[in-house]
Amino acid sequence: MYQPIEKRVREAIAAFIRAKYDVEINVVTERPPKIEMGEIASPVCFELAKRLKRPPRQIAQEIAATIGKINGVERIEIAGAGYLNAYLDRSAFFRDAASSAGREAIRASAESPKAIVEHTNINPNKAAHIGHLRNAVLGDAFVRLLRYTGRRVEVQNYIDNTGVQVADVVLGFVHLEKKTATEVRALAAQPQFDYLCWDLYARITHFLEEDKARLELRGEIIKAIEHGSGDAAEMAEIVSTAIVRCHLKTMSRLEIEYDLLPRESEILHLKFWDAAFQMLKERAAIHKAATGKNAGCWVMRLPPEKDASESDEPDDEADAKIIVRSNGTVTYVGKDIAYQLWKFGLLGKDFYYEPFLTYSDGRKLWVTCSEGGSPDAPPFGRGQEVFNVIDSRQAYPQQVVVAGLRALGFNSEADRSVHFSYEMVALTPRCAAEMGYQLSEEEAKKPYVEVSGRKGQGVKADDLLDQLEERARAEVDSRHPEIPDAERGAIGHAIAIGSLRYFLLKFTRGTIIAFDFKDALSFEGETGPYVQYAVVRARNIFRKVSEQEPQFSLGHLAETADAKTAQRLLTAPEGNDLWELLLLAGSLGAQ
RNA sequence: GCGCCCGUAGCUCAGCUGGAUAGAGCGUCUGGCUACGAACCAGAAGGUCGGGAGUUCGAAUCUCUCCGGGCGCACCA
Repeated sequence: MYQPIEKRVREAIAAFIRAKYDVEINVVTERPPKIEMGEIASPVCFELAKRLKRPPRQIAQEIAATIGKINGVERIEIAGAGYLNAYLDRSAFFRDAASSAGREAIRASAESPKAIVEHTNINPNKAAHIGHLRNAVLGDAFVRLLRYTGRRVEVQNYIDNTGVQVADVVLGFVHLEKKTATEVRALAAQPQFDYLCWDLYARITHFLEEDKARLELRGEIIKAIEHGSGDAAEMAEIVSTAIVRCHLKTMSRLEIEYDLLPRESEILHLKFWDAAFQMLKERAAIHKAATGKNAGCWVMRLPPEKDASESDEPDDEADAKIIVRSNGTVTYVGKDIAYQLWKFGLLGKDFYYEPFLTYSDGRKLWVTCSEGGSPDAPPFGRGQEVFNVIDSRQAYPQQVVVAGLRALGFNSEADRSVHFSYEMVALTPRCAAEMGYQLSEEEAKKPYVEVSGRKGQGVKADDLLDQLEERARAEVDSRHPEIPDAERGAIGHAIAIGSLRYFLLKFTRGTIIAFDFKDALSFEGETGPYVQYAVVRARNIFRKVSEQEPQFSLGHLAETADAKTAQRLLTAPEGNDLWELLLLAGSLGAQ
């Protein structure tokens, strides 16, 4: 509601200035500090004063006096040293806002361009922790915003089921636990298998660090997994799939769903990399280093950031990123380039797909497979824009991926590849101590300590959710003992996830969240439950009105209320509070 | 060494492409539950926006520099 009027004001002022002063100028607008100063303000006359060499206030006076009627704007006044302040027509705004209330969301059409959002991407070898939650909640909130504005969105959750992390847990089962594949299968069917792996992963990490020679054992496991046969390979499949199901269950508690699980194993089996490698070689995007420390590797040079100094040989080598190792194997960045090409439909290859599960709302989640697949699979990939929700530590490899697209000549796709970056979640030393983690003296002095799956150091997602649900449930129980048990549970659950999601979103992406139970578990002040509480109370007011006037609705009110009444209720000074609330509500789209 | 991020009230954080007296929450202090749900509300105290210089009519915001902190810069993923 607000946004279109703001745009009209900007355009009207710009057009007026163009006509009267023959000056092309970018008109900026803002909200004045106080409602008494109007709803839309522009400091454009200050800039104009410079160009015309005349006092800004004088120019503002001329514009305000002669610009004429702007739709939705009641009047324009001058203020301060030369601000133009626009006052909106309050009752007209009310009419429009009330009649469009709740109908701002635009439904995506099947033809609208598709955005691909990749998020969550947790290594399937242990339970999800608070850091993973920030990724998933940020990604899911972004997906919801895109959908709200009418965008078609495909949500992908990439599964790295062949990496060292899974191999390490397999190694743990083989060497520390002496389990067979059959036994692991039985364990994987038990609840909290992800917790079991969490501990085992920490133990095996410690085991490997104690004696570097033990890394050979890991090498054997990796080889066996790659070979695709034997107990180790079977275990890797059992572990990764079971953990993925655990993660999906955790995310379902937060109402986070996905469309597709692309798996690394298929990227390997279907030789995505070979296709990408071919393209990169043909277009000379990468070259084989003949000498130097990278001898024998295929490397990619990042476009030089600096301007002049080019022909520095040593610099060249330092800036080069290894894509294929001298032993012929591809690095994960290489695989990422192939994956990114596939997302844009540029690879010339596709996965096969089969259903993985059906969500309670009927939506289907698909997973990639190497052969066969379901004929009912929707068309995946071929995105118009790609957003990768990945923490800021991966900024460099993400740049390499984009540079790869560019080197292949896919400049517009490179421009539409967005690293949706955010800072990590860390623990305050106090929080780490509360959880019983042993910190080194050095760590204890730091402002925060990193969450580490490797060390088994972190707040597990399900534990946090359990605590939140328990606390919320206790509050509901004490307030509403009369409500049936199941309903109290549902309310407690809604409050818990609202609280968690709000907590993870209230920080800007560039802020490291130093996690603390006190703040995360709070239901007071600037929290999710505050917002929920406000909504519930507001709805109850409308419900009570409806009890007295069954035919009541906002839209109906907007149509029937006479302009005079609305004007009277919304007129300053008594109506300012109500007006500001209405203005805020009407700014939803712009927000 | 190079690159990215951060430094704003006692604490945790917002401050959009530079714009009018720098804002919240928590904590502290004063009030308010037989009124519409007190997970709340009304109010108070609390800030040389890390330091310095520059650009500008105007800087928390842009530039440079210094200080303090974090993260990257693997033939790991």
